[in-house]
Amino acid sequence: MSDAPRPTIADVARRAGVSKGLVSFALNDRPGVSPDSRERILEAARELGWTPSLRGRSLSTGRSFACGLVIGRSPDVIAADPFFHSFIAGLEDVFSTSGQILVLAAATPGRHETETYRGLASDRRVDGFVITDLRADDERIALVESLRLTAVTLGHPDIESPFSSVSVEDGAGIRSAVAHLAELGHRRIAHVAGPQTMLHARRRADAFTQAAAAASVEHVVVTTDFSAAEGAEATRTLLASDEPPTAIVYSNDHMAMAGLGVAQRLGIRVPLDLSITGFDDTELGRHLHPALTSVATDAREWGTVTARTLLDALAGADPIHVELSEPALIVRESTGPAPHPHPRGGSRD
Amino acid sequence: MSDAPRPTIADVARRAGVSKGLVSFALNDRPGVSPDSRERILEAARELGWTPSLRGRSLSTGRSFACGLVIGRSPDVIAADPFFHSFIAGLEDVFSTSGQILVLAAATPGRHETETYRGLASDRRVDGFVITDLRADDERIALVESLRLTAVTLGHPDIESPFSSVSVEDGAGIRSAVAHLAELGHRRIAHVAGPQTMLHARRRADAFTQAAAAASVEHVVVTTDFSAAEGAEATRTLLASDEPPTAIVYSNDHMAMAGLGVAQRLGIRVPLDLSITGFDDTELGRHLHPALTSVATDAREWGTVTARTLLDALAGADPIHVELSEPALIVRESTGPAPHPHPRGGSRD
DNA sequence: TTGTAAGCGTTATCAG
DNA sequence: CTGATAACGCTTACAA
Repeated sequence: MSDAPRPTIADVARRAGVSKGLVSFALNDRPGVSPDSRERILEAARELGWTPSLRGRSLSTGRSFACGLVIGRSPDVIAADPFFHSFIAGLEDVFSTSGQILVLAAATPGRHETETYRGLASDRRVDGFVITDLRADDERIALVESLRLTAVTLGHPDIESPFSSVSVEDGAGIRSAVAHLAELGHRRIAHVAGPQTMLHARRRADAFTQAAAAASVEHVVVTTDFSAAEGAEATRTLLASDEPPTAIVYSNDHMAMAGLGVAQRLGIRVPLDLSITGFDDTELGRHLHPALTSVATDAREWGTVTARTLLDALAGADPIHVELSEPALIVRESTGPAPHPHPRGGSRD
Repeated sequence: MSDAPRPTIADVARRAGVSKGLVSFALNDRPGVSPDSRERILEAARELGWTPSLRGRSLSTGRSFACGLVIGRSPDVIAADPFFHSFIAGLEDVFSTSGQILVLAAATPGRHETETYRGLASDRRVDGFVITDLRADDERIALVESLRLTAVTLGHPDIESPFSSVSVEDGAGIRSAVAHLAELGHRRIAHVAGPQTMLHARRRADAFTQAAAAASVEHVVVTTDFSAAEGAEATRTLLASDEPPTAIVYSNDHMAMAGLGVAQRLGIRVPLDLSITGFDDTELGRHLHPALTSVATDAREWGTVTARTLLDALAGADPIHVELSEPALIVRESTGPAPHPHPRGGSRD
């Protein structure tokens, strides 16, 4: 209850009968401390309940013991994305046991993404960054490099990068979805893609196009901003076309669920008249009717591996490129055999 | 490109021909600096591109210029909750323009919630906390107090608290939902509630019970953990009962959407046979079929007000209790007139 | 193996 | 109004 000032390294040194310097050495277990002294020092520290001051340490070492995650997407779009929470939990799994903390910054109306990076760096608030939602020709890589900090990117950049990366081959997930649908007899499949400025959205779209072409299936790609609203809109457009697809591969679960709503509204039965697949395998998707067939990635593992990789980079390790296990297609109820061609359209040409 | 060390306050002082102390005074615009000197000092700082070192400042003032948000819920439950992203965006709206940062910590399998608070505090990594998901008899209040830090709670605690709070009267939202349903002729309404250890979940449940009783409507409450899975399970139980409700008020949108899935699966038409309401007004709910009637709160505004309140508290303001504007019921398609009593059940007693 | 002393970049104190 | 000087709590040469 008393406002006793916390003990400092000097208190420990005095109590152990050694110098401050030696306490520091003992603490960071560096060579050159006799077992005897080390024991006495640790003992004294324990008795005093001393923990080294991060601030003192920070000032003298020039490190922050913190990593930054800047969220650039608009909060309205991101609010719906369950990926982040699981990913962040994964980061924390590692950071929390390594004395690191996670600084979360969001670009706001009054502050652009790059300013956010600059601010965190110029205040020396972080030692490194996690770069998510990699974009084509992503300026953040050169930015972080110029800031003399390190980073780990989620996915391989499409440009030269000095940083480690941790990737998931989500193209494989899309390919399984297309293969699954082709096997069910679908000959006209659409893809509702995310923004093509985002590398992973583009990679999924490319994988879709290639897989569909390889399976000799007619295909279309519609681009969206990943939101439920645009997912719904894209679905309406597709279903209203002259030759509507019999299956739609969505680039995330939210758009797939919104698409399901659109289909139901039009009286189109899923999966009888239309098959749909999602991406992310969200909990909610499993409880809709029909339950959503979706590509499952392990966001939490992605987080732990990313954190470890960043810590290694901070410790001076050479850049590495980690490839996580391939995402798996979880088949549920929203995909089924292609409908017979008779009932709808098609007699026009 | 050269590794020039960044300028320090001493450099600025030298260049301006004054002492370090005066530079500090000028910077923090404190009285006792002649306009002339101040101008010279700011000029010198600008020329040198000097920014005060947060670390030096931190060591000397004992402040961190950071606030912490500890997430205690399991990531699997929270991953689905869109509230957090919008709320965090709101916090950032304010923090980003106040030189504060947000430290996000998650309780992990290896580290309990209280240890997380303790760790952040003992490392002096934050000056204050945002306490979310307030629980009955919440230990975190005494904890933060004993840590000699400040905090802002989301909602009023049910115990004595020295901290400011920012609340939304979500009971009002639930009451509108019940009133809306009663007006539509529903005489048997259920509530799928969140964990009753969480104050806001309990408040919603209480509001439900009172409103239903006041409207002389039969009512039941089923408790869940807020997840889609338990929301679905609760719905199955309710619909399988001898006297199933004709309307269900869910404590969040995710459970409502899962409940909708369950109803559809059972061939129960919404809103013809069953009306449902959600809470949060998520984007996705708007795109389902039927579009979800839901209670809308402004999470982002909650964030900005919370951040401002916390900043005030850090500046030494007396605790205040802010009440945000009442949430509004957004009526969409998932609620409709109560079904006629004939078709289902009811002829048994 | 250990002690000494000089930083790290602020803010605070207190005579001028 | 000014300007030394001393904290703040640590790390790290350099000496001993």
